[in-house]
Amino acid sequence: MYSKELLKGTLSTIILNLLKVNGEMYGYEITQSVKLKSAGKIEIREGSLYPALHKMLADGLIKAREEQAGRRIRVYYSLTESGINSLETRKEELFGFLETLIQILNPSYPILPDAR
Amino acid sequence: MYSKELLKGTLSTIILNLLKVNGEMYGYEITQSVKLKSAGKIEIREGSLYPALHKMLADGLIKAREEQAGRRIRVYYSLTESGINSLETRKEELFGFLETLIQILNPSYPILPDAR
DNA sequence: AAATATACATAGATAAACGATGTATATTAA
DNA sequence: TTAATATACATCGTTTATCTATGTATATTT
Repeated sequence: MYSKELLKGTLSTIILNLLKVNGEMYGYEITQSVKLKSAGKIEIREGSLYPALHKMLADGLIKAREEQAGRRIRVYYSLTESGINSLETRKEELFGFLETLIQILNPSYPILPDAR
Repeated sequence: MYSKELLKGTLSTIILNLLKVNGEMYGYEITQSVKLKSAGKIEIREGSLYPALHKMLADGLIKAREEQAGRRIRVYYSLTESGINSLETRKEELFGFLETLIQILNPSYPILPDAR
């Protein structure tokens, strides 16, 4: 597991990107997806995930739909128009930052291509 | 300027790396160096820098040497043995995280080489 | 002479992610 | 069958990194 500090500032971007790729996901599914895709090296805690989802919902970046799964309720989230735009902006900023960071830390590293 | 949240978790690593590359630097010099190398896109605030330096000093990662510059005092910092090791560990963790992050955000991106 | 740059410092604010805790249903293992 | 674990949601308070604001003082440029 990586230091939790590294995740700061990128968690919402990760969530938005997953929603874009998969169209619709529920909370628990997001945590499992990140865990799987990162080979266990990034784990989004529920104490981080749900507040983040609620904030993005309040900010109009995502929308929610409740679905009955057996006797339990699942809340499916998907991107709004605003969320799609926000994701693009965030990814551009993030990749720009990473490019700069890598340049400072190790100038011999190859530069990342544009976020597209 | 990038979101300050993105810098969280990487600031100390940036400082340690600069000290390794340049051998010895004073605080103000570090802020200017980062500003220059990042083309103004990353600016370390003095309210972030000095507490970070003081913490790393207390943690034994860096050592300090005061030098009189005219009538003013400059505090030059350099890495300790512990700091050299810490930097290597941090860089490995950081580049590992970045690799995972990029993979999650955009699997088509090229993978970064090992941090060496 | 005034404005800006250099050079240090610290106290309090902000905000993101987390740990702990709680509730409840579903599934797997003992 | 029952105990343990996994699924699925939620919230409160804690932690901690960075920043804003503020302060002091010297040096340089306008």
